[in-house]
Amino acid sequence: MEENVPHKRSEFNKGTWTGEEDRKLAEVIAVQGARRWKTIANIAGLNRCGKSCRLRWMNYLRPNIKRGNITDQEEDLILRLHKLLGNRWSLIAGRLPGRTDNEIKNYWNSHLSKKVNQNEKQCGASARQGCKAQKRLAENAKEQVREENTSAGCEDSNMGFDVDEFFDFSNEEWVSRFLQV
DNA sequence: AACAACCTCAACCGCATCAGA
DNA sequence: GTCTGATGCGGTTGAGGTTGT
Repeated sequence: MEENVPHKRSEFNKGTWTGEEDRKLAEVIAVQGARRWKTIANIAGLNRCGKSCRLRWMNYLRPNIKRGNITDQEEDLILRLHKLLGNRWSLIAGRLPGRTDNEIKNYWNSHLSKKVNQNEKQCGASARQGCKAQKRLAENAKEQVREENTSAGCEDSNMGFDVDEFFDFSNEEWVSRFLQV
């Protein structure tokens, strides 16, 4: 049907990965490491773009990936983090070992967004404003930390610190307190 | 049993940022 | 300082599965 249409887009395979493709990709990454995805795709003989290979590895083939069965604790943490950070899926995923940003994003869109919408309807407009204010507050706080970090970091390396470390949610009490503000 | 409507999630796309030449 | 390719991120799509009628 489309054989005579020389679309640049049809250059690569698309769609679901086969077991064979997964195996080839994992083999090459074991040797080359998870970088230079274009090269990896070539070496593996996969007719896939580098992006596609990276995504496949990050979301499925990487070791220590947890799949399915998001626990109540994880769900609660996602809700809290989302309240705090918004749609920063990679940041949220970073706080949930073994979970990927894509999985969390999907879980949010299919499960949690509905829950949140229902809750918001119950809480009413005032609560919504509160949520927005919290989000703004968090964004401002983080931005401020970043700015301070950059400017201070230039002059005094002791002052420099990782923003992600600063926002370490492993201490849930901190998050609770922050959300109460 | 057949079909439609809905849901889930793997994968793609476009854009922004980073890093090296 | 600029260019270019690589990487990362979030939004979106669509195929396949499930549920309802």
